[in-house]
Amino acid sequence: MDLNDRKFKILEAIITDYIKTAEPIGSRTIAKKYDLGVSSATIRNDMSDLEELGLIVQPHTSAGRIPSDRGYRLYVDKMMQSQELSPEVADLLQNVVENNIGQIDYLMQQTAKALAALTNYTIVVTEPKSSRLNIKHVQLVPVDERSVVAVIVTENKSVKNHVLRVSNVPDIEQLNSISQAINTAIQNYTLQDMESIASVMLQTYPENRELVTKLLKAILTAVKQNDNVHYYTSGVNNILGFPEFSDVEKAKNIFRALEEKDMLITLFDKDSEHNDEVHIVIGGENNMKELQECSIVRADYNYGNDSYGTIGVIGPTRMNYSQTVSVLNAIIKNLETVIKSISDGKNKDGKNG
Amino acid sequence: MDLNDRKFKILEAIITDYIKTAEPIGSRTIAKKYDLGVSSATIRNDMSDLEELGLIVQPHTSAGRIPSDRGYRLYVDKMMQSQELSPEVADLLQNVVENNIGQIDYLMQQTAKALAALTNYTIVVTEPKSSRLNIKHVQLVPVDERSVVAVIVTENKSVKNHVLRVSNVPDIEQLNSISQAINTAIQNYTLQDMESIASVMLQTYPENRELVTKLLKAILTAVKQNDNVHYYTSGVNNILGFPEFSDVEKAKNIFRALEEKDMLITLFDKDSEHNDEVHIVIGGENNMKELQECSIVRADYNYGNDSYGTIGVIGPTRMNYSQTVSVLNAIIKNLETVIKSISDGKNKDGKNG
DNA sequence: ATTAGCACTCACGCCGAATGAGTGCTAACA
DNA sequence: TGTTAGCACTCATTCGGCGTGAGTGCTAAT
Repeated sequence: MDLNDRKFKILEAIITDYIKTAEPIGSRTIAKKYDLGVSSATIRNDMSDLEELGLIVQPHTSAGRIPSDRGYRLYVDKMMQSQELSPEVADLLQNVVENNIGQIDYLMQQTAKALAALTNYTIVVTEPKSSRLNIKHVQLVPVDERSVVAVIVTENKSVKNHVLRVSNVPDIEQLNSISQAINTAIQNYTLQDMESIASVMLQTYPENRELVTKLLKAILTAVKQNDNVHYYTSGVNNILGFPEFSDVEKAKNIFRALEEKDMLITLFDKDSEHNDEVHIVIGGENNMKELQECSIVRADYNYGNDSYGTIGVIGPTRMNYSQTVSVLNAIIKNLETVIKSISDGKNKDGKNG
Repeated sequence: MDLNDRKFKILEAIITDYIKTAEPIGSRTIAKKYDLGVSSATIRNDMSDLEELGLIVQPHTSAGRIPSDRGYRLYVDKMMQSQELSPEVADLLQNVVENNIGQIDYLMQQTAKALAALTNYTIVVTEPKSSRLNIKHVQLVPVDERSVVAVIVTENKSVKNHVLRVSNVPDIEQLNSISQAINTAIQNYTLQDMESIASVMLQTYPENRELVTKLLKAILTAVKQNDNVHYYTSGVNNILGFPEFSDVEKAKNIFRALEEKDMLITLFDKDSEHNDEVHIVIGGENNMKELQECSIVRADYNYGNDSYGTIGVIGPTRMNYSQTVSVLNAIIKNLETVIKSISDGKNKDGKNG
C-alpha cells in the first residue's frame, strides 16, 4: 500500500490538528475543516489505510484518530516544513545571547529561560564540555584570615572558584608568587604528572605546605568536575500546562525523571554523535519509560575547539516540532556566531564588560 | 465561652489528625482514637463550641471538622510542643552545613536540598545580605586574549566573578599591579568616593584605561547586586505530593507564585523585623491570594556582622509545624555555630579545603 | 454535665438511559 | 476502480436517580 498525495494530506491534517487541540480527530472534521474535495467516507477509507500502516491510532473504537509515534516520525522526517521565525522572536533570541556573553553560567541560564518562555516546553542546556581539559591559569585570592579562593581558569574559558581553608593565610605577595609558580609548573608538566608538580611546588614553598596541597587538590577536582556535566533547566512547570499531563501522577513522574541528573545525561549523550543536525527523539523511541509520552528535540552548539554543549527541548509527543526546530536552529546559530566573533576579536560588549 | 482542658485536647486531636490524614475528622473517630473518656455526643457538643469560636470548620454539613487558620494559630502559639529531633536527622543537618562551608552558594543550595528532602515541603534559602557592603579584595585573572576575570571578595566573604571583555589584555605582572593598586585605593577611599578612586587609577594606568573603567564598573555592580537578593529553592515539586494540590490548576498557581521573585522577597521581608524567632504565617494570614492555602515558616540566620539570610519553608496550611520549627531551629543553630567557629579560628575543614 | 437515641443532611459511588461522535460496511454510482 | 451515501453499530461521556454511610444537632433521660 503506498501513500498517495491525499493520504499524506490527511496524515498532515491529523497531526497538525492534534498538535493544536490534543483531541482525536475524525473523518467528518477533516472533511469540513480541510478542503480535500472528497467526502468523509473517502477520508474514512484512507484513515483506515493509515491506521493499517501504523501511522495513526484510535484511542478507542468510537473515537477519532491520533498520530502514532511512527506517524510523527514520518511527519518529522519527510513532511515537516521549516518555519520562518517572526522578526520579534529572532531579535529576542539574538538579544539573549548578546547580552550575556562572558558569563557562561548566566548565558546558559538566560538562554534556557528565554527558550522556555518562547516554546512553552521544558528546556535543558548543558554547559560546554570539552573532551580534554587543561588548566590555563590559576590565581589565589585572599578572603579572610583563614580562607583563600583559588580561581581556576580552564582552557575552555570556564572560571571556577574553590575556597581553600587553611590555618594561616600568607600575604598577598606570597599568594601571587605561589600562583605564578603553579602556573609555570602547569605549563612545564602535563596535569597527568601531578606528582612532579606537587614535589616541585612543595619544595619551593615548604612553609605553605597546607595551602599548596589543598590547591593541587582543588585543581584536580576542577579537572574531574569537567566530567560532571553542568546543566540548567527552565520551564519544567510548563509540563503542567498540557492536558496529557493534567493527571498529577503523570506530572510527578516526569518531574522525577527530570530531576534525575543521570537520566538527563544519558538522554543527551546516548546514541548520538555530536554533529550539526537537530536530533529528534519521539515518544517511545527513547527507552526511559517515564518519558515515553514526551519527545525530545536537541541540538549541539560548538564552543571553541573540541568543546560543545547541548540544548534540549522536552515536550509532549504532540509538540510543535516545526517551531521547536526553527527556534533551536536560530539560537544555536546565534550562540556560535557570537562565540566565533569573540574569538575573532570583533566582539560586542557583554553586559558586565 | 472558655476552653477547658478537654476542648483543648479535642482541638489538638483534630489538628494532629488532620495534619496526618488531610481528612475531616468526626466526633466518633475522636472518641475512638483518642482516649478522652467521654462519649462521642459530648465531643460533638464541644466541637460545636470550637466551631462557634472559629477554631474549626465543617467543609460541608455531613462531614467532620477541619482546623481553621485561627485554629492553627492557637495551636502554634499556645499548644504546640517542641519536638526533639532524632539523632540521625540532627547529624544529617550538621553534616550538610559542615561539609559545605566556604562556598556560600553551594552551602545554600545543599541546605535547601537537605531541608526539602527532610520536610517534604518547599524550601527557599536566601544568601546572607548585609545592609552595608564593602569590597575586601579584588584580583584580576587572565582568561584569554580578550577577557579578564575580576574576582571580587566582599566583606561578607562572598566571592563573585565578573568577566571583563577588553580589546587587549595586559600581562600578568601588570594585572597584579592593577589589582594591588585598586585594593589600596579601596582601602584609602570609601566606595562612595568612586570618582576619586577612578581618577587615581586612571592616572596610574593610563594605558589600561578600558580595563580599569570596566573593573570599576564591575565593582559598582557587585555592590549593587547586594540589593538583589539571591536565593535558592528546592523541593518545589513536593507540592504535588499533597492531596490539597492534586488539582493541577491549584498546583500551577502555586508554582507560578513561587517563580515570581518579587513575591518571595516581599514574603520574606514584609512585616517582620529580623530577629531570632521562628516566624509562622498561616494560610490566609499572608495577603497573597495564590498562597492562601499555604503556610510559611521562616527564620533568619546571622552571618557575621550586620549580615543575615533567611530560610523559609512553604507547605500546605496543614503542615507539620512542630517538626518544621524544630528542623529550622536546628539548621540555623548549626549554621551560626559553624560560622562563628570559623571566625573564631577553630574551624573544621570544608569539603574543598 | 453527660449520654443514648434518633431524625436529618449530604457527599459519594453506582447504575442505567440518553446522547452523540465516530467508525466500518455495503451497495450504488461515475 | 475510486468515490459516495446510507445505515447499523460501538462506546466514551453525561446526567439523573438511588442507596449508603459518615457525621451532625437536638432532645430527653440519667
